[in-house]
Parts: sequence; C-alpha cells; structure tokens
Amino acid sequence: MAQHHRLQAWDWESPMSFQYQYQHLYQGEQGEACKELMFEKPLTPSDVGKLNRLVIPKQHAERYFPLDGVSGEKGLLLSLEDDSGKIWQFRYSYWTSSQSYVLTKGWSRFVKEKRLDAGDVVLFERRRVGGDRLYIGCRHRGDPAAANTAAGPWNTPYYASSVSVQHQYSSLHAEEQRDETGVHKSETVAPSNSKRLRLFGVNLDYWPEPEPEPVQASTSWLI
Amino acid sequence: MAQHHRLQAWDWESPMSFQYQYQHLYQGEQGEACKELMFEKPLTPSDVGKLNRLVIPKQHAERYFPLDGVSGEKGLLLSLEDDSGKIWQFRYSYWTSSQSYVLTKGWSRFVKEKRLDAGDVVLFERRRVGGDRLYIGCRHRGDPAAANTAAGPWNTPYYASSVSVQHQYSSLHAEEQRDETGVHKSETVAPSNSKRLRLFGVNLDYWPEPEPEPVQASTSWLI
DNA sequence: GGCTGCACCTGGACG
DNA sequence: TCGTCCAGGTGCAGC
Repeated sequence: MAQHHRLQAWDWESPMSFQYQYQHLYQGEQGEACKELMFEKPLTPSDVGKLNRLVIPKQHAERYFPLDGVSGEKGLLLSLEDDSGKIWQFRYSYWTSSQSYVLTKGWSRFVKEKRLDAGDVVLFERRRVGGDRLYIGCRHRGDPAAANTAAGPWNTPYYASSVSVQHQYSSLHAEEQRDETGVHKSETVAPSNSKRLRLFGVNLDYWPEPEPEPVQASTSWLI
Repeated sequence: MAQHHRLQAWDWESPMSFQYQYQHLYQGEQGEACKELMFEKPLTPSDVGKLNRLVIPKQHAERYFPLDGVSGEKGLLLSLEDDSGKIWQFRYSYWTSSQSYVLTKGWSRFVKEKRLDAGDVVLFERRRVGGDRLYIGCRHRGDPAAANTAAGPWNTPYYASSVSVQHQYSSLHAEEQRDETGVHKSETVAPSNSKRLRLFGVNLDYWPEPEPEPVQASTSWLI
C-alpha cells in the first residue's frame, strides 16, 4: 500500500503540527488501523478559483463517498474534520450535466482559510479513534512532508474541547449559521429534519433542504 | 414586403440545394403563403465564437418568438428545421443581466456543422405546408444567392423521412438524451411532463426540467 | 453590490 | 469512432 506509506511519512514527520487536544488520539497508535488515506487530489486552477467548487474524481467519489442522496436536488452535506479539530461542512452533489461529483457550498471557505493554490493537494482520510472520523487535509505544493500546516489552533477557537461527535455537530450548526447569514437564529443549536448517514463508522447528517437541522438517526449507511 | 421578395430571390435561385425529400413541399407553391422570412442576422464574432450563444435582436425576438416562458428559469426550447430536414433544438432565453434574447444550448453545434463564421447570415423562416414549420437557415458571406448549402442530407442520416411533426419530436428527444448523457434510456421515446406551445401553427414542446419526456398537449399558444 | 452558490453547458483529452 | 470524464466556463438568484 504505497499510498498509505506515503501518508504515514508526511503525516508523522511533523507531529507538532497536530493540536494538543488531539495528541491523545495517537497514543499507542502506530499501525495502519488508525488512519487511512482515501484519496488525494492535486488542485486545479478551477478548484481554487472563482467557481467555488471542487471536482471529486468519479472513481474516488463512487468508492469513498455515499451514493445515496448525492444525486438529489440538493445533494447532501458532508462533515469533515481537519487537523486542528475544526469541522468543515461541504455540500456534496452530483451534476448530471457534467457528470461529475463536486463539493460546492463551503469549499471556497476552505480554500481561503487554508490558502490553497493550484498545485496544492487536498486529501481525504478516515481515522479510527473509538469510532472513525472523516478527515480533510491539505498539503502545499513543494511541501511534500507536511499536511495541513497552514491552519493552526490559533485560527480555530471553536471546538477546542469538542471531542464527541455529537458535540461537534451542535457547535458546527451554530457556526455554520453564523458564517452563512451573519445572524444567530434561535433554533440554531437544535436542528431537525435531516437524515443521518453512517459513513466509515461516523454519523453524518444530511438533508435535502437548506437550513439544516439536527436529527434523529434515520438512515444507516455502512461501508 | 421587400424582405420577403429578397427571400424569394435567393431561395429559389438555387432550387437544387433543397433536399429530395422536401421538394414536394414546394410543388404548386408559388405565392407568399408557402414561406415567410421572419428575420436574418449577420453573425458577429461572438455569435460564432466561444460564447456558444446567438443574440437575437430584441425587436425580432419579441415580434416572432414566444414571450411566454422565455424569461423563466430555463427559458424554453425551440425546434427548427433546416433544409436537409434535420431538426435543431435550441434553448431560447432572455438574459436579464444583458437584457438580450439568446439561443444558447444547441447553438454551438449548429455553428460547427454549418461552418459558420462572422459575417455569415443566419435566417429564420416559417413555411406553410399543411401546418407551418419553423425553419432555420444560413448563408455564407460572399454567397448571396444560396442559403443553407453547407449541410446536405449526407450529413444528416436522422430524420430523413421525418415529415410529421410528432415523429420529429420523438426522434428529437432520443437524440437529445443521447447528447446529454450518452446513455439510452428506456423512457427516451415517450417523453411527458413538457408543455406544448403552438407557434406559427407549429407545435413546440418545452419543459422546465432536464430530461424532457413526451407529452399530451397542455398549453396552446397561438400567434 | 459583491460574493457565493447553484444548475447548466461545452470542448478537449483520452481510452 | 465514440463515449466518458472533467476543467473551465455561463447566467442568475440570494444573501
């Protein structure tokens, strides 16, 4: 598994880039079980430009991302964690017109915060710690040994102590709505009306409507 | 009606350019009733360039093309026949941003197949034969006496015997879906969910959704 | 009004 | 040759 070894290399060679509150995740974890690179994509100019979308190569999308709901009118919402512990939500859709899978809403914020340029690499992992987590990282061009070094905890005051998945969802919804509208809404912390998807052992919420709300589990999707 | 006389002139001066299967359309037709030039437009560099759209001069659009639905989200679909009998579908829209009427989807294929360049002329006619038909033709720069000579029946195996409007619709839908997805779908030849528009005595189907389906007449629109 | 998001579109590359 | 994929675009609505 050459890819996997490469991941291990650049990931573990800069352990200090991991945040304090996540160091415990790696205690005693030396083997392949703890993390798995799903795929990487070198970013094209369009991926980091004004189109505000990331094209997910079809073979990776169909292998690693859920198929259920992605073709629906609004696609579905993916929640991924970066090395700082921040949760990133992206709308994940299939565009029949171009026959491609894309991340749209939320992607431009990621590009901006991580200062991504064409030629940089975005990568998707799942990490086992208790349950699995979905992880998104990046590596800047010419910086082969380090992933996700652009954003540190100093940029992400939220979630500093959010370890439980459920807690992260609540915090996330709060921040998401602040980011989106600049307005705090009363129902912010108690969403409903979404479906829960279990992916790589991680519960993901998604919904066909805008203004997502938290949830009872209704759909279970396992790889 | 000077325009009309001009049409008669260049059109009938090269009768051999008309296709065999359509020659019967002109049998016994000598008067103005059989065909009418709606308008011509000399093509600009943008009309034949990478913008993949034809701007329809507003006065012509509003006089000759339907107003109902053109400003809608998807515009509407116009089906026009060329001299070879091939049916061309174009998305016809009004762009509020530029306040112009345009043909978009389908236009670039027409430009390519007819080998149109800036300075060439595209023309729109209605022809009476039984019911009326909408017709699209072109005339290359420096070739004032001939319209639509660039494409012959040798380029258009489809529709060679499609004379009835209904038959043309079925064939057309089949081709449209082939173009869009590259996949033949079982419901291809039996569209529904579209609206029917009667324009210049010709039934036109249009729909707000992709993947159109054939239809019972629901809307009747008469000029 | 600018930016984002969205649905749609097309040409080029390539197997 | 032809279908598939995707990079690079569009207009426009909403925030």
